[in-house]
Amino acid sequence: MLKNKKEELRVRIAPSPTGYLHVGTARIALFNYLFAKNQGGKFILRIEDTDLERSDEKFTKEIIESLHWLGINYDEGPDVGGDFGPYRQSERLKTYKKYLQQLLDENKAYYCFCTEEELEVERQAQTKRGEPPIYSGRCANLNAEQIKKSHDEGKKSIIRFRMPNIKIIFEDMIKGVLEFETRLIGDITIAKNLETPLYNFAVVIDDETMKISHVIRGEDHISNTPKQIAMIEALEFKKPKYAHLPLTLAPDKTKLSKRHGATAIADYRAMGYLPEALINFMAFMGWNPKTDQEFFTKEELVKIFSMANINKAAAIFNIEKLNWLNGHYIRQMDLSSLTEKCIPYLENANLINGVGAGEWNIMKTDEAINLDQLKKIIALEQERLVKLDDLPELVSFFLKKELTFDKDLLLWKKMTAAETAEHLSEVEKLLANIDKKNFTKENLEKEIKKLIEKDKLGVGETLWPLRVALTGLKASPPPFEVAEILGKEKTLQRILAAKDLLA
RNA sequence: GCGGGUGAAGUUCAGCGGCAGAACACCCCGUUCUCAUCGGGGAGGUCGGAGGUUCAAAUCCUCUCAUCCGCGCCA
Repeated sequence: MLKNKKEELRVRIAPSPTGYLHVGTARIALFNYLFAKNQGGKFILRIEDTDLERSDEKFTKEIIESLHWLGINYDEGPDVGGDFGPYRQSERLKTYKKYLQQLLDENKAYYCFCTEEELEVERQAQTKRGEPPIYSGRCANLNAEQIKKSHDEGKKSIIRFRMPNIKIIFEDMIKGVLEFETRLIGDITIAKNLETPLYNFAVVIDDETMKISHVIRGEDHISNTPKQIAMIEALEFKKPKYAHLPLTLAPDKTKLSKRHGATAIADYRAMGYLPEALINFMAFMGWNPKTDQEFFTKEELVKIFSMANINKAAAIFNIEKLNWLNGHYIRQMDLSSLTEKCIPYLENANLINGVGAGEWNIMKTDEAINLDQLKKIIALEQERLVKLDDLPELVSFFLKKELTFDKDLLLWKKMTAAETAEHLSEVEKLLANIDKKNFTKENLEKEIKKLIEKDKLGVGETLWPLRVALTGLKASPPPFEVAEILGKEKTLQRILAAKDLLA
């Protein structure tokens, strides 16, 4: 059994904790996850925190939290452990040191004493001459004595990989066969010193020692791949398969960055986008099932995902489509779950505050409101909700003592203030005679429409002012439903207030 | 500049030698209170451009243009 054991499929996502989990990174994570789960492999989270200055543990925590929230679960990672840890680069320094020393001993890497200023001058000169900016190799052939002397003098050094002059060809699962000439790359830096590896080197060591079989990452890494392959060959490691995914871009076709608005998964979470919507949306950027199906759960995606269906062109982040998907998932939720998710948004907007189990206080009116009443309000807005943080604005009219709006808003088309007030009076008289227990939307609609018919009041001429009187809004749910939730007393109060405004 | 990637409705993408399609967004209708939902319909394309192969090209070939990414002691 052992001799024929099939090599395990292992993929990884390797974010650096220098910021929040970016939607682009999350999408790469999703594709890794879907591929691994579809193939029965393992998905690993590795934190690339070799840059101590920019890395921050709080971002590691945030990345982990966002991944969990999205439901992109990994089999191995810093917080869940695994057989190939540790999963933070900052904790793997011994391993890097060992291979760094090996490269140095084999003369496949060397110490370089050029200063950053010197290198900058060199690069500028090369660019000016129309040459690619490549390290000159000035320190490539120092002898042991010279190196020792420079070190003794306390000269700052860096370790460079001696790039062999070869052609590197590899097959990318998405882009096809890619070819690079290493002479256009030069001797790249791989570590600041034995204890401080740099990205391209650390990746190679980690992917090997973590037995990564497929490297699935953004296409911005394509030009790093030949560098990494050169090192893999120098160290006689096993070469993984590569898949470079198209990037996700902002509407102006440049990299998605802060100036385009929200970029972090945490931002979308805060705005009230649901993980299901985000997963569905991200999956469709650069991939599609080749059917007309638009909605997919994570489980369905795992089942149907295939690398062959990945698009080659970059995808533009289309917030309109995300909004549509999010609205769809909100509409699909059962009312209890939706209400539970909505309450924090109402609390954060200072509309209500919790005063005990299932009880809240309406902050502006100092009245009590319970879970059932909140559910009714949310039910009314469910089909109108695009994202959860839209809710406070949509429902605040329920949770206020008095509405403030321009009196002209009460006037339907060419109606005068006097006519409008008269219509409101008619409705008021009718409602005053309806029992509290009959104050239901069905009955109210029946009675009010009967009144409109009988007195020839006009539908728009009556319902528009009524609805504005109750909500103060030019767009809202119908007046009957609002009136039922408001209750008889408040409904009458608001009609009176509207009449006062018109007087 | 050098290297690499990519070009199909505004956007996300099917189509890969045989009549250019779907979804989102937009407009109209069902729907005379507004919004929304749901259903139906419409508008929107020289398939980046030019040449070639072919009875036939979005599709195959050549060139060209545009655009993005990379060229750090960042990842």
